[in-house]
Amino acid sequence: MLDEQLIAEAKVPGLKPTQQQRSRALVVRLMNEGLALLEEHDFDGLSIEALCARCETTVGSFYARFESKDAFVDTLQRLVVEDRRRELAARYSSDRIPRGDLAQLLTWITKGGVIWLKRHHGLVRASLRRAGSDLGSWTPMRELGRIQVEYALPLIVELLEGRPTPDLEQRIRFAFQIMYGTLNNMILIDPGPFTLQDAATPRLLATAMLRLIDPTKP
Amino acid sequence: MLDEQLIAEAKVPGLKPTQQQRSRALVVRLMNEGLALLEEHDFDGLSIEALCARCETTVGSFYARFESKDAFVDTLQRLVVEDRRRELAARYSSDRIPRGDLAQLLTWITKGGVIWLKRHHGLVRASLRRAGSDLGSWTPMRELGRIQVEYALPLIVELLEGRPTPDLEQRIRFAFQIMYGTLNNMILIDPGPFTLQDAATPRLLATAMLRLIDPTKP
DNA sequence: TCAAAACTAGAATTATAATTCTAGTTATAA
DNA sequence: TTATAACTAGAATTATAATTCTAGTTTTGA
Repeated sequence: MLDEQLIAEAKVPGLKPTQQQRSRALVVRLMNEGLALLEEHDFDGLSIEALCARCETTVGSFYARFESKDAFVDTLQRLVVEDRRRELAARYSSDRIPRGDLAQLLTWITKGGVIWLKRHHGLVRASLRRAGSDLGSWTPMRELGRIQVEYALPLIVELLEGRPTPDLEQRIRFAFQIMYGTLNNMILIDPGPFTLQDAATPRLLATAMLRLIDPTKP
Repeated sequence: MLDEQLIAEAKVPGLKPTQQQRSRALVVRLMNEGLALLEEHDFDGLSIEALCARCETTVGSFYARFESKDAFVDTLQRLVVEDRRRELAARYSSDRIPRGDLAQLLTWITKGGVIWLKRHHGLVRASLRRAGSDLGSWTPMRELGRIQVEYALPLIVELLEGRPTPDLEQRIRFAFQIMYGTLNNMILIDPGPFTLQDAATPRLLATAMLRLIDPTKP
């Protein structure tokens, strides 16, 4: 659920500034209903008329706030990304990071990723699709991936105790690339045999990552 | 390059039967130029007018052959899939399959996959995007994945010599899911750090798969 | 209280491309 | 050779949704 505060703080271009409470409330409704609609339709299928109907408003009001449909979805993406950015910051500075062993740390990471993706299934899928034509539109999501790797990489290296060789770092980065790839693919085409819903998914992903990073582990 | 013979053999619904040589030649041109155009544009961006201009024909002729733009891309996909199906059949019945050890076999698989994907980059990306809205449109590609796993799985099990446990099979299938996911993600958003062009990509993928399947290997 | 600014409503407009239609042109086969 | 079917050309049509526009309505601040 995106709220007024987040929207105010993450000032996004393409969202025209509001002066009155009623329009701030409208933006909140549009954002959340937009997110909901993206669970069913993708970017093209998301109709502004339909969105406005669900928000009990009209296209006139919509365009009083947003440049365009593109700007609307960009805004949505920016907010969700900003939300996740904060979540990651909190997560990686909490004292609940499993520092016991690498297997636990990686399972914690994959589980967290799966949970977030399930929550934002619709928007992520729409972003993936849009990325096919407009590569730039994936940039904020890519950034999110980068951030998580920056947080996790030192933790992983530390757990391994060995010297951080370029080769190790390469394997760690590729492990994350595998994780994101596998999860994105589930979101987009759900190829099976494992889905985002399967409890085995984060476990298997963590295992694959663990063994790629540290071959000595079972 | 798709040729007349393949088109004749893989009879596709949505492609109206041809009676004359000139229209068979036209279909060949449309298919190959379509494939070329999909390297630059995706499904929506592919304009029928533009395609016809490149083929030195007109939309009238196009619609004499194809139901619709959808049918056109479906046909393209069917042909490429049929082509790959044959390629896989040949590949897996050749005597050049590396049967020495699992690492070699997996590298052979990942390299083959990367080469094919590079060749059909455009169509695969378009199919991935289309899949976001119409899940059915990925079905033929999914089938290709299934086929490859059916071919490879027994070979892998054989190399491991142990009893084929359900757990082993699960890990093998997940290894392939990882491979397809990582590669599809490269095609769609090219997240880095590794790309389809990097020589390290098939190698790292094979390593990840190997270690997931057989933890005793380095 | 009241004028100006901000906002909302929703019909009308616009843009874009796919698709259709009809009049020619070319190939086929009796 | 010629009637017919197959095909091609490309202008006109259609469909769909985003976007604009203008006339009300509500909020704000003096």
